[in-house]
Amino acid sequence: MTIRHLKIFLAVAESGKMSLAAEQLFITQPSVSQAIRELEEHYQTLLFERLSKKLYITEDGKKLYVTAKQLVTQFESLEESMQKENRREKLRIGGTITLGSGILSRVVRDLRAEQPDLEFLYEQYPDHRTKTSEYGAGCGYRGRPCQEPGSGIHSPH
Amino acid sequence: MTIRHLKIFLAVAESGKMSLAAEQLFITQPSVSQAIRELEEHYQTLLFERLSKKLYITEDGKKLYVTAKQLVTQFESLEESMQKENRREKLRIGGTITLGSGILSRVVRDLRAEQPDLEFLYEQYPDHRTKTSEYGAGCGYRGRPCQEPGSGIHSPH
DNA sequence: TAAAAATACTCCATAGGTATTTTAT
DNA sequence: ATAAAATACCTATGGAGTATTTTTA
Repeated sequence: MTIRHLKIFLAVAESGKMSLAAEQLFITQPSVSQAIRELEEHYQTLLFERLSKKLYITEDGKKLYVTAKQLVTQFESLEESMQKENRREKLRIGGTITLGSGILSRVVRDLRAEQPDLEFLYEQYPDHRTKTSEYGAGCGYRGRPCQEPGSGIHSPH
Repeated sequence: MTIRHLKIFLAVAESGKMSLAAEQLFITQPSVSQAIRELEEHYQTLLFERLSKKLYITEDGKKLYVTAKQLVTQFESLEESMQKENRREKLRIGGTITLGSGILSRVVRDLRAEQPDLEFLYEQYPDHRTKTSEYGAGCGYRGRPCQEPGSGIHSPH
């Protein structure tokens, strides 16, 4: 069992719907459905009663909820406390050349306007390689310096 | 980041060696090495100083240690508290026909002698399918009853 | 050299996706 | 007819492996 399962479980327990939980977590409903099933199989118990279209949390579900909530909260505060000031979150986003020049460039322009001190790194890969671009301080590979200009397309600044 | 990473980190921090931690966790040294690297990349920090052949935990490492220890302990007590009396742990073990009849059968015989109330389920799969046998109460698939005799080989019981 | 860690790959399990079916109102 | 969940199936990422190289006492 993983924290991922517990996070999904919490979202379902709190929203009362798998589909809504999926939406909140930016994953699909079948993924949520499967995660809940895995939890139920792992603990060999029923966490929700499926009556009509609604989910009703069971006693075992409630029992899981209280500890899972603590755990996930604590986990997130760990992540928080390990953050450094100089840390940047990374968003890697990619697409075909067509998409990249036609659509993404506009999205990036708007994002740049909204968050002026974001750092950008553009990369292009030949033919069908689909490695995506990487935004943020972590350019380069595994802490090595960014590649030389010329081997990729870099944003000004 | 996952609990798995934290567990590996704890084992390394406590043993002072990745190779020893690997041994304790029944995984290989490169897996441990990679997990630690992933942690360091994720938190953008150095968790251990690598001087000579020894590892020395850093300040950030110590900081991570105390919270990770709590988290993992709490996680394990969650698993514990959700256990039911009727739960069986499952051990799935498999091999080629040769291995299965030549070696495994002896191992199973000894195990049976040692733990008389274990339940067994044998399965055979044709040709190259490598799905493994499943031991424990969870025979059948996803809580459905065990398959009919004849569709697999069942132990006398 | 020897022992530990890092690196380079390979393989498979699984997280996640899309498409569809089931179920209950 | 609709909305939610379950199921089936596919793909890609990542966890774990083996083999090898690097590093330093």
